[in-house]
Amino acid sequence: MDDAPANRLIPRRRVDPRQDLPALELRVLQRWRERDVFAKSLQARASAEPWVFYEGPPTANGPPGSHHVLSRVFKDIYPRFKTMCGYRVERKGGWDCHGLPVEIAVEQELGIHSKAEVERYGIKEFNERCRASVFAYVQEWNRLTERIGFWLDLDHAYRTLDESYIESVWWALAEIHARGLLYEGNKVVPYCPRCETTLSSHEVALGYREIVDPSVFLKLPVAGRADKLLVWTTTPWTLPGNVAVAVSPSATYVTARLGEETLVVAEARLAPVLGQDAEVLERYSGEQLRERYRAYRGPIFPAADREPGELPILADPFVTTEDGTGIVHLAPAFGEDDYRVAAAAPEVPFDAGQPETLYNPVRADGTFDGRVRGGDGRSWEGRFVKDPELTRELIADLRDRGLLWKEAEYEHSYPHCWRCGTPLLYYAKRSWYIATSRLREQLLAANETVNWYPEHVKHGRFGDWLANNVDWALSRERYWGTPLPVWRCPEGHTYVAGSFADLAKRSGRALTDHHRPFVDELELRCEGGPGGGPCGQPMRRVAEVIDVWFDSGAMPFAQHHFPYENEAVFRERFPADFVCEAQDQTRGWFYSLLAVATLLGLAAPYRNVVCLGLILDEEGQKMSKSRGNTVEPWSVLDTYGADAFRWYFFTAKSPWDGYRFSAETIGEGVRLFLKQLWSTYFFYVLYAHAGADQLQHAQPGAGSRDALDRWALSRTAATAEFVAERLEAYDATAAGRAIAALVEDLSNWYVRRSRRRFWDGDVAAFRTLRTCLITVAKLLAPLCPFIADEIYDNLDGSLASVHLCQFPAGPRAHRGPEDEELERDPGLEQAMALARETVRLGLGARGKAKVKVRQPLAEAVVVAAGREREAIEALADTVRDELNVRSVRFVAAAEELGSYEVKANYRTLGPLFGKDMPLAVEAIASLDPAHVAAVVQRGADAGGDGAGADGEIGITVAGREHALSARDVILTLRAPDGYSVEREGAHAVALDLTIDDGLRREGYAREIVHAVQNARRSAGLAVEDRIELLLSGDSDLVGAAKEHRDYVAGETLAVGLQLGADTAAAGPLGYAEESEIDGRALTIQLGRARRG
RNA sequence: GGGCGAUUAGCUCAGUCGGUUAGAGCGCUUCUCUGAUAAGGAAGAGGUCCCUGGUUCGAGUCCAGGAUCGCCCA
Repeated sequence: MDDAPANRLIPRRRVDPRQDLPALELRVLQRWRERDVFAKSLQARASAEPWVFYEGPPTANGPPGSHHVLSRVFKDIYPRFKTMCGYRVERKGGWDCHGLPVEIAVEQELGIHSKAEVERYGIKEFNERCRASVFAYVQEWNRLTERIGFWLDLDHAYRTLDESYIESVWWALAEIHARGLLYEGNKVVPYCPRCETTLSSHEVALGYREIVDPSVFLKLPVAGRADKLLVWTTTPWTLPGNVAVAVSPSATYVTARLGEETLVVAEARLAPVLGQDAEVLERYSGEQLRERYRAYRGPIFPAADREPGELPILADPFVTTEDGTGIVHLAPAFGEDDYRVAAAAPEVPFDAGQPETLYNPVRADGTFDGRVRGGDGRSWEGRFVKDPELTRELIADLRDRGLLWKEAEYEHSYPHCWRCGTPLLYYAKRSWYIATSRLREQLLAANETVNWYPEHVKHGRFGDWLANNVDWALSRERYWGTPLPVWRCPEGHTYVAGSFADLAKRSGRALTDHHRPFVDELELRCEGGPGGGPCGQPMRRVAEVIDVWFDSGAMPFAQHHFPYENEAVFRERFPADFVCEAQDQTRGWFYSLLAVATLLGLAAPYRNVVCLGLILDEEGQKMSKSRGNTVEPWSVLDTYGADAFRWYFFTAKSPWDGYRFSAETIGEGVRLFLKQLWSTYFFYVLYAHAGADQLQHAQPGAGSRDALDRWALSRTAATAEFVAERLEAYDATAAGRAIAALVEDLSNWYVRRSRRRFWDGDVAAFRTLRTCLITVAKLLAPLCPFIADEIYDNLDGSLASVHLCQFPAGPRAHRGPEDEELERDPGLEQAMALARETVRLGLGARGKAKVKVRQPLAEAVVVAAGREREAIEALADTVRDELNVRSVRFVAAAEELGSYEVKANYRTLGPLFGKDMPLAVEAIASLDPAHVAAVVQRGADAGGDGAGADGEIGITVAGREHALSARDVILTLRAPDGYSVEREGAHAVALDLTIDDGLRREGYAREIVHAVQNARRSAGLAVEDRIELLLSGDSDLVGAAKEHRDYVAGETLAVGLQLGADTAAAGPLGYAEESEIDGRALTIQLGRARRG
């Protein structure tokens, strides 16, 4: 590392004006490693108040994509910010290790497709492969995590497969069991009868296909009457499982006669189902229908174990009248709604708490069992329920028994097994549940304590989900997962192991691996049920493993092996101040965290949740491997770098709205912001080195700051406050955009206006720009940690990294000596804005008149009065220089430049006049503008905000007189013809376009300087090189150069300047160039002067 | 089918409490400036603020309905 120079104004290193940012980032990464900066940032805050971040564990069995970069950079920015604000932010990494995706990857590796094959292969060997597979890409994840600048403790990452982690999960389950919230029940799930496995919703989504199913309309006789209910279904195979029918309680139903039949149907379905000829006899609501008919004759198919009798008619809002008949049949074993409604209805002999009471005539392999019979007594035992031939037989049987109204076809999308193509069945499976629905109120109350970003998730997607909470189906009939720690004896007694020690005591055997199959091999003796003595029978573990979401939801304590270790650590780090994931985690990790914490009686596990949107491609399509439209993160990192990637995610748009992602957009951000920042920084470094001789001996605090300096510092201070405030509110977007606006102002206003002072070695200018740049580096550090650190390190470097600095603003800011110069001066900020507005108008006037800025003009006339005039006057030098005029004159009365127009201020007058507003607008428009202008002027001159003019402007509206204040009217200038005037609102700038000989010659001199500068550049000279210069050619040009000799020589750094009227032959100076100014020839010859 | 979100210039996006003539960047055209910046500045072209209705003196903004897209669920 370079030694720090004696004076801090001189940067340590020279820099490249066109820095290759990815290469720079690799050097910064190396420096972080060498200086151990991440660890230092934690050590420096060892005793500070903690600010807690939880890492939602990704699965490392696939490579990370761009959407992972999105969540990981948002997981980084706020911890970095909070660290700089003085908090201790530990960031423990984590890996989600279990679950079906891992198993499927291994199945594919092994070329096997079913559970039977897994068991033939061996659970032990299978799980070994899973264990290896889950970390297949962990190196790439680690590499990417480091490369994008996500500071995360990967060396001590928690892993859900670790023994300590599993033990904590078991503890939680045992607690939940002890609270009486763990039970075994049924759930209707998408199920592949061929693979004999339940499919997750994600898997189901993979297998939708358009198919044509039979659809049948049944006519079911009601008990004790001739009327028949019309019932519609597209799954005739479920009819043997029918136990009830349901109607919509609020819809209107009718009894209608068609031919011989009296039929009951929803009124809305009357015409589509019965046609135009049906005669409506009666009309009533679904609720009334239920009371009126009460029951129908069933079962629909005879069964060996069901007596013919009556089955209930129920009512539930889930029934719609949009298709079918408005009356649906319920088979609780084959439909989730059916299950729920049947379970809730006392008329149905089914108790969800007693799984064996569910009537299910279909076996696990998708075939009917022996109970189902046709009308002629035949059995369909062993027939696959979706077999089209069987469907025909079922329908024929219904027809034979007079139960069929009609038969049709129905085209819809239906899920199939993505592995084998078999149509899925919705099928009731026994499963272990956690009774989260009993804690609904606690879940909702906990949610109220959370800040969601964006806010609508709280009572929208997440709140609704909680309000409609159903019990958590916890178990999976799989292999690679945390085993469900439940053991049972033949008497039905249950033991839930909450610790390894307790299990070892009971089994007499201590395991080193509690995964399957080892845990299944333990033999326990029953120590009895609740209240009963030991029954002594052998206990076996139930076969299931648990849902991986429970694993991740347990991370607040399981990552620390609480309660068996680290109690203090856990207590200190619960709850999290901040978690951040994509929106798909609302029902995933965000829910599992909240549910697990609530089940254990803890508070909400997080205080602030940032919920990111999805990444779409340029076309607005979701990125997916199958579409082939993913953007590989490394290509972005290698081309543009991590800062650019991060900058894009932070500032392109509100992150929760999702992204239209393309490499071009990232490139634009780099060019506009990072390159602009870099060139401003480069400018500083270049001239600090060029002027090192002067700066070397500058006293600290030397040089007097001018208005521009104070403006730059104030502008920077204002931005710092704003950025801190926005980052506190998890609004990286506004924070980043504010930094960009600041850099834009520094580059295109402060530096551009101050160039000469930098050439001259003005210490105050160097001090100012250095302070601003270092502050920008600190503000930018959480967003773009690489470039920020590089700038800080080179310009300051008093700490090992910018990431060890204090944030320069915010509630917990401790300003260092460097920051003391960041003084706010809001008046000056406003004044500068006015001056820049004046310049803008002046340049517009020049453009209109087609007079180049290099041509000096005599005078600019500025219309401004009162405070505005004072503000612009204080910065008149700047305005004069920017506009290249010799003087700036102010006029208050705009008549010289045109006339005023008076308009109403809708904002103030609208509430006052209401309906009469149009009349008021008319009255104001007809006021005498000169009078109004004079009144407003007096008010402004008096320094008031218009109040002083109260009552002096009167209008009559609808026969009533009203007195207006100055702020109730708006004066705008009306454009006159034939003047070079630029105006906007109440401002205007006019230019005197008269160019006399003196001005013309001065213009020539400036053109000559411009031409020489271009020649210097063409000759390849450095900016600080002194030259010998020879000018010859047109006599007017040479004459102008002679008249402004010192100016030309000074501007071009010419130590020797020769002027000749004749065009000399190429002299000894080495470089010659022919130029033309205003149609006149100029020959420029120059060469580098000897120094000293 | 239900819930949530989005829709503003060719593209990417701002738009504060409902207020006067709806903005920026990129791209395009013209002019201009330059001892840092393949930059900067000025002007121009480019708009059915998704549609319909409502509230209001006044709606891109608020309300209702609809369309399209995305997500989550069924």
